[in-house]
Amino acid sequence: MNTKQRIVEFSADRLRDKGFDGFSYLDISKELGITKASVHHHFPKKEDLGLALCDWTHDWLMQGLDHFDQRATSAWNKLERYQSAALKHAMSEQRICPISAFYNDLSKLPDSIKAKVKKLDDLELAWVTRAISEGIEQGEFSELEDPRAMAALFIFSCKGALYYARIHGEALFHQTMQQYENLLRK
Amino acid sequence: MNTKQRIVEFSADRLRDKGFDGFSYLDISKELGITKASVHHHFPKKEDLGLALCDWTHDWLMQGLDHFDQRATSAWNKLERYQSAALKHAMSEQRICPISAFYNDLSKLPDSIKAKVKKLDDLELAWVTRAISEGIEQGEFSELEDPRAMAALFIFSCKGALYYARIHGEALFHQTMQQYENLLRK
DNA sequence: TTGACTACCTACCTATAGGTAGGTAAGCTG
DNA sequence: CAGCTTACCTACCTATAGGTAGGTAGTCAA
Repeated sequence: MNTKQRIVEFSADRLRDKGFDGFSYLDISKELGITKASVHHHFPKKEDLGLALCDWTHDWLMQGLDHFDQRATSAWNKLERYQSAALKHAMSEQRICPISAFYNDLSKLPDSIKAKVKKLDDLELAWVTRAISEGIEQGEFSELEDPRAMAALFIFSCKGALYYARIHGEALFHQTMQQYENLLRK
Repeated sequence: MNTKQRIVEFSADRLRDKGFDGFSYLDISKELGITKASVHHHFPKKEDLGLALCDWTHDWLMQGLDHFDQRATSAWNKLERYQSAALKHAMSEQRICPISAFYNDLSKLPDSIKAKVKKLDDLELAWVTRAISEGIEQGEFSELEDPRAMAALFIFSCKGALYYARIHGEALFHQTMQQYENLLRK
């Protein structure tokens, strides 16, 4: 792995731990054993690094979602896999989802990054919407007027519950997602 | 209003705009026309200010929820008022909820503040749970095994949808909350 | 073999963060 | 009127942020 890739990998890690403003070029340089100026060589402005992190997140997300698609045994099982990956990510690895990480510093981010974050959201929402529509078609879930709104409800609940889990513990996460499943299946 | 109160009011404003790490003692001093050292006189450490902001949030929250309780015409109307207050807060005033604001910097916060944030969450969740239980008792909502999980679903969806609204616009917020209402009433 | 390119370096910049030491001027209290 | 408290001040500290200028050593292609 070359230096540029290592910078992105380490930054992606910090991003999911402390947000985009929560790590610095100095942190990166210390970790990689190079100087701050060298990090600037690869990513002149932090905005450049931010954009690279959006691309990293895009790949990370697509890889995860493809994986769920390939292995899932049912529509609900897709969402279940998404959930438990998120939970593992949050609880064992103490990370938040990289998209949410960008939201933490939203008001300080340049528009170029906001635009990419928006696309990531759209990608994720489209995937969940597809999984839900599939489940409805196959009679696994109850009929719904607005599968996209139901998908948004899923994403918000899942991410919100993970935020809470960091302070309140896992129990509420499981209860909330169980409640969601009941509603989806009716 | 004395200086100490003005510091808290201004900080509460900034907190909801840029998060706890998103404003500095210098910002406060400029706004109030005093020196940074004077701000330190009232709140020696930023942690002290953070704790004061938790108390401010507690009052702000209680006042809002009491208001909804007093004026609401039904259980759903309570949640509806909560929602539209949140939406107005986010869209016209460009603010996020102060509790969520603390979550943005969670990993950098001292434990004393985390503990207070937890209590604020509990307060909010208890209020929504009460509103939902009431609605069930009165036959306004469908029967549910776990009103608390349903309340968590409400809060997460509402806050998540507001986060998204800052980038994606209001439409998804309304669709999501409409979907939630349908599920709650069944 | 020369010149461009890449990947690093040292050394520096300005701005800002949170925080502290010590002084002053006003007001309240015994 | 002495002494304490309150509310401010100037002046300073260390650490860190993002960023830049300019140099060097190696690779690679014409």
